[in-house]
Amino acid sequence: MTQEISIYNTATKQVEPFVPLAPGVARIYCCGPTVYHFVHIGNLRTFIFEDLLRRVLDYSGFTVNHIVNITDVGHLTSDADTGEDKMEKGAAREGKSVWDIADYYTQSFLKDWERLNLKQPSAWTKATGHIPEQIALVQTLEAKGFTYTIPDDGIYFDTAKFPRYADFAGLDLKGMQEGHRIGVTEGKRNASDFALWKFSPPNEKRAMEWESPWGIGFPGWHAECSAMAMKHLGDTLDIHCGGTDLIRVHHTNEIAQSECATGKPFSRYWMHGSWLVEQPTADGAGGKMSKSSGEFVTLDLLIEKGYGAMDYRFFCLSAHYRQYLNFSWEAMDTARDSLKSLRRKTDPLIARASAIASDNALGWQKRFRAAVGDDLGFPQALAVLNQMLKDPDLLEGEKGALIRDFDAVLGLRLEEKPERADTALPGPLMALLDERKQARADKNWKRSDEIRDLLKSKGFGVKDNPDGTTSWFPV
RNA sequence: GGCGACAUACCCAAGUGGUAAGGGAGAGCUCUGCAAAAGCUUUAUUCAGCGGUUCGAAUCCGCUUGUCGCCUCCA
Repeated sequence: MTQEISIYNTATKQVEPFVPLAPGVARIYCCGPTVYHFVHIGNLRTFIFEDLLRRVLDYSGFTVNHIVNITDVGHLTSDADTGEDKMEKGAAREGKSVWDIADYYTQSFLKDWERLNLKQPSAWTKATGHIPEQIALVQTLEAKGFTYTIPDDGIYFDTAKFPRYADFAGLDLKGMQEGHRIGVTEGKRNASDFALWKFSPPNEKRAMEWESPWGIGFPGWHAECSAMAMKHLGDTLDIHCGGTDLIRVHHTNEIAQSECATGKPFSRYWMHGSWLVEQPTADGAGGKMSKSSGEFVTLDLLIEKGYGAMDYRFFCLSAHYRQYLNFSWEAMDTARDSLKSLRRKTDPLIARASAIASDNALGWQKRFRAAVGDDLGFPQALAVLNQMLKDPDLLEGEKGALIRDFDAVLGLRLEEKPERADTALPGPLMALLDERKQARADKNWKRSDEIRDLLKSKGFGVKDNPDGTTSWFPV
């Protein structure tokens, strides 16, 4: 039994009810990272959006088949005409092999995935693990006459043979041709044509290259996603996700090659997450956070600065996935404080969780479901949570149960105890705490306050509870 | 050059035709030896600007300004 949800479909530019090909089953494919460097928190925002989609589908009763790919084959860099690709560039930068680079950054990525409480997909797929499938796709296209060869370059897809090519992204092909295209490839019939298979340069040994019917080479930019998605999910997927930048080129090309190969629609729905952006500053920095342009913020950096992975997840939850989200340290502080404050309210309630039984509680659940089911309305869902917590007519046990229910989708790990050192303070400091306790008993406020200041300078805050006990916390 | 998005309080950010959600921060009060924490209360006659449509607009239309994105690897 599934609950109806609506999602925005890039293909139709409107929010529509989600109706999968097979009732009750959602097959989704998400474009993952190219593992030539660390992923940054902007990339992570998209993965969080996809996780939210995944969780809403789970929560709504769908059986979800979720594939995420890892691109471990280099795509050419835009400004390099030497055949150097991103993976090789990364390898050169760090003096390692491309395979080591791929492995290292894949592990790093998976660690971030885990820390952000992103659900494991049904399967991870790697581009290098699907070379035969990609070759087969190109062969099919070749047999159907959609390709042509540029000598010493590669096999190209002729976009003129797919009349609907420009429809998906609403492209103005003429305008594009007159525009600022960079590095136009000699021999292409149309500016929008793209490589399906690239030949290795004759006198050069590439770090990653494979045998193919066309000789030694490597797959083109877009082949992997079509090949892997169709292998694992069938010719027609339910939802295909990615960042908005993928719409124009990557997804447009995926549609062209997939639909020409199978003659069937490639994906019923397309969803795209918007950017995490940085506000322009006086020194000119700002705009889209970009992996290829150098400086970027990683999850590790956030953690180094004292934020938790859940703080970042909460930050992303506070904005709708199709809106730009402005990143700033002040905004991170807000997110961290908000989550902390939320947990203060939810912790004691979760401990007393009973069941969702009353009409009132059911009503709150319904409101929450409606919010997340309406194109992932998480900012509203968070508002529902906060309002629910303030409802004086709701039993605490039910509040606890609702929090658990909501967090199955929010994924904020509200049920888990925050990791903190509840053990004793370092010996000498513990003695000071005891001394302060005595001082307070003696109403020696001066000494008591001195000790409090001293502990604070050592990094420990102290608070006296109404019941006479004293607790401490790191500051 | 082409195409497109966005502009809501101190900050983050919902709302997209019916009279401004929610959070954080701030302020006041309660509590407290004092703090801290917590609880309560409070914070936009107004949605970049100017016109228009309408009984009614932040929401629709037009123009202006500003910011950003895609067109080239990109989440």
